[in-house]
Amino acid sequence: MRILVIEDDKDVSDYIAKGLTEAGHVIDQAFEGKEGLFLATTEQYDVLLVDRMLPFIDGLTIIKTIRASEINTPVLILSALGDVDDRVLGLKSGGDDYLVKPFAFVELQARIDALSRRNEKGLNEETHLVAGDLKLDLLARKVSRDQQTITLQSREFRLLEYLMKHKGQVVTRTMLLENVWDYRFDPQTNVIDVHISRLRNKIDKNFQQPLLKTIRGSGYMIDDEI
Amino acid sequence: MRILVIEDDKDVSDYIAKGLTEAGHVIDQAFEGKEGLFLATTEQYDVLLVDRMLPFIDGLTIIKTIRASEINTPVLILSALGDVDDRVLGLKSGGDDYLVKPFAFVELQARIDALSRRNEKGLNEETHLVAGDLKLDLLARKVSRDQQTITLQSREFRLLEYLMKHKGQVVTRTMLLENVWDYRFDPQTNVIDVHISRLRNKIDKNFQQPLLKTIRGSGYMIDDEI
DNA sequence: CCAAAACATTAACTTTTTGTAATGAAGCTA
DNA sequence: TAGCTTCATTACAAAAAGTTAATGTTTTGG
Repeated sequence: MRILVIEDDKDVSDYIAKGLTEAGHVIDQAFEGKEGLFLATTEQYDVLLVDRMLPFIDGLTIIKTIRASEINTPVLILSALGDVDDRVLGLKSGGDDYLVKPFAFVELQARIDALSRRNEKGLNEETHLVAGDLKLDLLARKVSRDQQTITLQSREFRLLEYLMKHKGQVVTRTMLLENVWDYRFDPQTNVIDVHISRLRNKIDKNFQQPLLKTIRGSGYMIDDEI
Repeated sequence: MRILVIEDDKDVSDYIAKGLTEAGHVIDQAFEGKEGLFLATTEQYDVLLVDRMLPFIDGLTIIKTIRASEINTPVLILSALGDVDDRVLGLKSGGDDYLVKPFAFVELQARIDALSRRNEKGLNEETHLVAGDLKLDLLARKVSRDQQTITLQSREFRLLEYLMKHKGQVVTRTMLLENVWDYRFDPQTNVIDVHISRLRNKIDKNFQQPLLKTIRGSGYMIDDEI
């Protein structure tokens, strides 16, 4: 499990990181708010552990911000402030659980497990596809890259959808003809090439990193690795 | 929100029920384990509040049992046992959160909100709309009535989607212009009439019961009642 | 029961989307 | 590096979808 720890007290953070690493998780650490917010929005985590009081941006603001950008990763708030009002405020800001410092490590672990267990259930039915900063909402039929909305034609959308569902795998022309065009034969034309070109124009042009790659001799691939 | 409270102390149970009812929720109460388990497995709830120590079947056993039968309703454990070990055991048994008695009512409310908020994301995102034997799959963009597949154009699909999302309610022309055509003005034409006509041809013609009804003077309505 | 209003249908027209074919660029192999 | 193959781009043509407008039908109130 990938976990991000946003905590400014290095001793506490390292203690948590050490314990969770031993429990088999992969831990990223951020020691102040800005870095934490950056990591939380750009990387994919299963759980976020957020300290309330942080330099630059406080914990609750981080939570509100990531929730506003539709990131629903479960958040466990860690805090020395243990009053009822503090806990309620934390939960209302979008936190999923609240653990008061000092805490027992076993409880932290149990709460992390409870949070991630819950998260699995919901996300199963994939309605959003993501590759890098390119996002595809299957329900709303909307595509965006780096905040910008992109409008695709329906065939372009189906093409991209298929490629995204096979992210990181080569997709052959035959696969595309069968699954996007419903052809069971080779139309002897360059339909695919044309649509790939149009798609590139919309999703890759004007952007730094190209996501739609050509695999010479095989086909195409959507890939967010470099 | 529908909430089940499984708690043997009638005073505590009533206190919770009263408060949550005032907050606009619908509450069922069970005063011992067997009844609680029965209700939890046969009815649909958004959240379960479970006391740990109950007559006949204890709280943790209830949780384990419902989890085993693949009921993933979020569970908030209420208990007088507040040791770390007790809390950890509760969470490990399948609880999603643990609140130690006595507790502040605002905190109970905040934790219930946090739990249900999480649950909503995954499950409530409706991907299928149904009216009578007419089915609409938002993800696959497919429409069928009584086994038969129906192909709709994209505007027809959006029109039907909007009508289905407001099943049983009158949808005015203005609503359709704004939400299906994105017009903020009256185009002074009969675009809507034409598309309604085409839609009827596809979804109602050849079928016994008409689903798309005209509400003279107001608009249209998808309605599966007779 | 008649006429006005509201709605339905049809066909022609416009725009958008998709596909074809020609041309050009980039890789690969000998 | 020449020549072949594979892929990319462009302009154009065809098809599909969406819109308008004219005409027909139903409903409702006097």
